[in-house]
Amino acid sequence: MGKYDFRAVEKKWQKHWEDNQTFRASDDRTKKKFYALVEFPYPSGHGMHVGHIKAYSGLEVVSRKRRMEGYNVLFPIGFDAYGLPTENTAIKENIHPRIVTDNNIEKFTSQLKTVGFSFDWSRVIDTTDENYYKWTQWIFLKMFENGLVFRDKTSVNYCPSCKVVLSNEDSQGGKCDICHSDIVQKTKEVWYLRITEYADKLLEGLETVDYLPNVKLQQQNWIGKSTGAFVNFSIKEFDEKLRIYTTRPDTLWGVTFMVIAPEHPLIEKYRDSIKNIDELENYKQECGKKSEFERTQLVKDKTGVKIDGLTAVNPVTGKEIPVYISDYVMMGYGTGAIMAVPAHDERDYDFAKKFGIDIIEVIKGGDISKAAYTGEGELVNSGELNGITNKKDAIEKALEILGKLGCGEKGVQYKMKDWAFNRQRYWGEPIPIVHCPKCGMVAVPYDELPLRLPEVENFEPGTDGESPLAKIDSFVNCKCPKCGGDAKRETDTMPQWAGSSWYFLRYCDPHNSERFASKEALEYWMPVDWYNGGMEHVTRHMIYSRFWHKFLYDMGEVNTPEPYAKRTAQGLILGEDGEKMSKSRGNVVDPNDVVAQYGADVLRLYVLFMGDYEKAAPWSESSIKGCKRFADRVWGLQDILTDGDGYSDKLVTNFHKTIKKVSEDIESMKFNTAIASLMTLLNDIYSAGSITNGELLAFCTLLYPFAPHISEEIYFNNSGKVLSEQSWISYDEKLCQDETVEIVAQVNGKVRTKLNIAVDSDRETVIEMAMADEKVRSAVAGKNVVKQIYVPNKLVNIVAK
RNA sequence: GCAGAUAUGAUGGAAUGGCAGACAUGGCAGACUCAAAAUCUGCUGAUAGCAAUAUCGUGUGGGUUCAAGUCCCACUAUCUGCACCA
Repeated sequence: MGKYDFRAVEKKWQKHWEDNQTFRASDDRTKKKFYALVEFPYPSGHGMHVGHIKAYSGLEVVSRKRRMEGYNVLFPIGFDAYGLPTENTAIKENIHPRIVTDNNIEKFTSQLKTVGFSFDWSRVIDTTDENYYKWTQWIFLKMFENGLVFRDKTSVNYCPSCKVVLSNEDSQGGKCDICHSDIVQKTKEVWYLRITEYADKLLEGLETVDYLPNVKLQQQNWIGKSTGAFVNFSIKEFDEKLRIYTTRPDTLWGVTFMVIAPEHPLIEKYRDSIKNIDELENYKQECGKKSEFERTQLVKDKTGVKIDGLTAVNPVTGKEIPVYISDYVMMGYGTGAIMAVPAHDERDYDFAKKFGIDIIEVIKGGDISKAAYTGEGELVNSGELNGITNKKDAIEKALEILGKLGCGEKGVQYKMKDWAFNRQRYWGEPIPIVHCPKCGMVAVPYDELPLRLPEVENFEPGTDGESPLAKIDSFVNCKCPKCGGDAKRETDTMPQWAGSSWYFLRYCDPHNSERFASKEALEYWMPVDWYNGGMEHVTRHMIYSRFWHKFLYDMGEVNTPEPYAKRTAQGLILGEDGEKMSKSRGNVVDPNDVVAQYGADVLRLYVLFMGDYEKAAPWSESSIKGCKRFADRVWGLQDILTDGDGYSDKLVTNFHKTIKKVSEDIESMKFNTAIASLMTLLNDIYSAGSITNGELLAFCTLLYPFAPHISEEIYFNNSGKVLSEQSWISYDEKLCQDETVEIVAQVNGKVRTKLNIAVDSDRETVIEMAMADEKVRSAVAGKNVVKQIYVPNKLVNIVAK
């Protein structure tokens, strides 16, 4: 057998798979199905990254195994192609984003095919295709009809560099998700999706799915449900209530001041009666200037201004208390106002110390002269609550009192905010809404979908945060679908996350022109059995798409309450320097180069062998050689081939053990140890000196999910059959055991010798053998044997004193 | 600050409470070669010893156990997420 020509072999089998539609999901809905989903890529101009290869290789292996196990496998791929980088390229190079997108998709497609992924290429999706975004708009209109879409003028996250409004999810850490500039707060009228309406369902649904624990936890934290109470404090000077939210109504007797957010509407409402209104407005301006960074750095250093002219009254004590404004209270959470209990809240404590406000202890257990006490304890100075020691009881009693007084009730709050759902950019789905001076906001009729993007000359957004579409009169000016009068179209587009919020549904029936997917197809394929992707999408795409899916479920459009039955995540591939791969660091590895030099099989093997699939691991140019050697040595097995269909006596146990190990490890995504066990088997075969034809075919089958090209070639050369059409192989538990086993003989937990015994020997025989051993005897000599422990087929431990 | 994860040779990493370091890289020595590369063989945690072997060894300090990398407690470091969320 000559040298392994990976270039020819890989090309040959990729062509075979394509010509034979080997990986096309069948329409035969009587077969058991398996739907494996990977996050479809954003087709950027830089081409694919080795991170993509790792992200797809996991379920690629599982899918190839599932097909051999007789499943009808749906393993689709597509392109999430709307987005700013494409638009920016279009502006910079003066090419239409449609062309940029098409070029990039072509590039990605050829790269994906070069690696030999077993995607069903007949179901490719492009979110910018009008046959696709028609349905994105359709779902949006369904939400609009059902009151989940609204417009609001509020303070929003705005990226001055990208010139767009961003959602909370897109501006985590106060940075723009696209360009990493600092976000500023801006008051603007924007579109929202009422995702908070689904907060409880999104939370409860997590209990029914098999997600990685960390994925669940991050979603729970992001939703951030808290239970507490709303309390109305009256304002002494006016017939007015100041409504606050608290998780600790039991500390109501310890309130010594109130704090409201600088943007709180109460200030505007009573501005004429507030004596220091100028001071308050100056403070508000100062706060607006602070960057997110400054705000977090100055956490301890509380600032604020007392409102001169508004005094609150404690509903349970009747005491008058001062009201402050401070930027440590956010307008976006709760009611934008708090009751401050400095004795038992660190932030309130800092504020009270700085402003010289009273600190009243209502829970015993700490030293409030030194710090706030946030633990539990007996209630004091709290009227009817005095003497209660349990926090839960105290809260209940407090709620009861508030109820009787009619000035408060139980309440729930979420950290998650409604989804800011529009961008002032060109390359996105147009929002299908018409603004009519008579009828207000009117939906574009369903039969007019898709509402196509108009052709424009200039993709630059306006400086005032206006979409490029606003400049196209022929697009903007239209008739109201309701009254027929002159009206104007909405010119904002949807955010990038829109298209990916339902793409897994389209894969089920991608060419349907009547519906986003037929009910029969959805019933058969959904839910996604296994979804793998990156941790960075857990609090964005994963939450968004679960929300859309739950909405469609409530509408009766889909048949499962959750879209994804199982979710796993791969770890990053780091650069050789251990840092995250980035162009600026110059440590990026191009998968094309690796394929050209070593072949697709070696690349696939290496990204899975380099470490735990779920953990980050640095790339190593020298380590990849190990996988290259492995592939060449597998090819070399054909030089030591002997006739015979079955397993040889020498290797039968090794094979059965390896079949078991590889089969199990694939299911638990322990690809690194699965490959290691194949390497061990290969070493054992070379030690044995020969391999039977049957063994060679078995080896190829085990290797196939990881390195399909070389496996197909060797299998075909030695059987005349196509491996991808064969079945997965099974093992016999009995044959995984050697006839004799080496067990360890310990004295007081220290290894003294090793014994070869027959498998499943009985306790007495083994202990007798151990005690007869010279080394054990000398270690035990002069001591009393207190205890003898025997773990079958593992060890003997003699405890002697 | 809160939550979670991680810590093992020179390196990436293995190890249902039961032989720590599988597998691979790198290194050293040898074979082949005029030579190099490739390939093949052997060795490769530390210390002592010619050796058999002994002792030590999984971030630090304690604990549970016949037995701990693994379980419990405290600490340190790193990474990730959230962050003045009332």
